[in-house]
Amino acid sequence: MPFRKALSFDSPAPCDTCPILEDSLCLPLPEKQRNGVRCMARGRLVPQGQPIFEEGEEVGFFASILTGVVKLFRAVPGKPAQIVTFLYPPQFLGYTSGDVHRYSAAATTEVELCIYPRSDFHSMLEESGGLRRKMLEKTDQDLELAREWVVMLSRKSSYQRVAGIIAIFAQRTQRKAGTNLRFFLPVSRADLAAYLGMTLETVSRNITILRQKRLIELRSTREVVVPHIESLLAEADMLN
Amino acid sequence: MPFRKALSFDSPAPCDTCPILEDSLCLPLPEKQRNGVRCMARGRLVPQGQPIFEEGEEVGFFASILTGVVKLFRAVPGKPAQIVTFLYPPQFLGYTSGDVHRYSAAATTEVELCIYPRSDFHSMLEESGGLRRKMLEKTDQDLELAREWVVMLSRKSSYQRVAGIIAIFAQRTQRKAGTNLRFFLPVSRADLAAYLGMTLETVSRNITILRQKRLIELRSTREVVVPHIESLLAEADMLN
DNA sequence: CGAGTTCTTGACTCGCCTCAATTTGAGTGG
DNA sequence: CCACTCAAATTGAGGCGAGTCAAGAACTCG
Repeated sequence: MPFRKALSFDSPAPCDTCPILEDSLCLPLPEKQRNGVRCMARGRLVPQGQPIFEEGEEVGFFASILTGVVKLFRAVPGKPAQIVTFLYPPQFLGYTSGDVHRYSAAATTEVELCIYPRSDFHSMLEESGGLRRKMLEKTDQDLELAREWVVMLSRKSSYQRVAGIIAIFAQRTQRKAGTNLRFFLPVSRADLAAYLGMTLETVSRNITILRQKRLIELRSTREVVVPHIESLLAEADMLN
Repeated sequence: MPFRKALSFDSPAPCDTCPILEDSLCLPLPEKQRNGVRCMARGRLVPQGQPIFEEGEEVGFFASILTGVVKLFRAVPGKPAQIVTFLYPPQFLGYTSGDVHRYSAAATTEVELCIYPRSDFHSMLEESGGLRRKMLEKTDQDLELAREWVVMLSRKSSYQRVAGIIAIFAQRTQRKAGTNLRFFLPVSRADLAAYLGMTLETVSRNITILRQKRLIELRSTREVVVPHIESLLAEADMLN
């Protein structure tokens, strides 16, 4: 796969092996336009930790996430940055109606992107009603998530938030249905703290408590086993 | 105005006197479809405090807000509800891609709505690309607001949040540009607290502090004068 | 003018942050 | 493979901001 090797330069979009085809932006397009997208799209591999775009920067491109996890965050003067969301495949990255990015984005794991130059994407959006429908759907989901997070941040204790985020990651990385999930945390404690709106120390303490209560096990600092996801969700008051 | 008198029953949409025409959903529609909307839309007057729809309820209609202020909130077991956003004209209310409302909505002031039955609106959305563009734009704005609020809630002190929300209300209700804004708070202290994610007492205390610092004046509990909006914004760390 | 609601103020408590010290883990070179 | 180094994570002690509980003041409406 030549795509995998291209670290600094973009390659042709890897449409033949697209990992998110079922839920991609391309699928709703008619054949002709899909080929148009194929032409304008580029593949890009972003190493772990690397920035993708910065808050305040002019919007140059949008992107679909093919693999990996991206964090979207806002710097806050005098305080640690606030992570606003973690984005997984097949989510869309960087869309704004404005000209300027309101948040910074960076790769928390190695990330594969499918890049669309801004102007190309906008004219595509003008032409295709199906694309617009898809974008509306995705934006609506993001809105729902952001509002969930507002509730999470202001009405839950630090313990509940930590329990909750681990349960969320567990479910997202879930291989098969059923209990006893084992997965790899794609983010550091510092990133968890920045997402949960608390300090790294408090995250750590609560993880310890969860471990003592046997609600989670740690194989290593990043490798988590959740013996019973419902218990964990209950702890976070997230059943229903 | 017959519309104003209709409290319990819906009236024909008051399109001739539509207060939000410039930024309405109707404007982007071609003449023919606009008449279609006229047919399906109904006016509704909701008294202060009345619910508009409830979380968990099946989505029956969407609505544009013509006048007044609506709160969108989520009940949290064992705690006060969390208000997720306040909606002003010409914002759109209740849109979800799902079948069920995820939040409750209620009128914080008397509210005039323009109601669209769900199925009619959906088929309209299928037909009109312009409408879809408008909806995408609005949803994107809402997303932006929700994410702003995530940052507000998790990175600002209670004092900053109170200063910030008053500044926001001041700017929104602003008659004319310039300093020395005077306006009417459209919400109770309890609603402020539910929005800011804190207690009513803490809201009150911080208002007192702002008053002592001469950053605001209270003519009555709900009538606020902001002598110098920039100072207030600075206090909330919201300049730039 | 009273009765109920809404708002303010006070005293006390507790959860989370701060600062600081270890401990663990990952990467490097001998 | 092990010692060394640096970053990441855990653990501890102490302080402060915001919550809780409770009283009193100020509005609103009949």
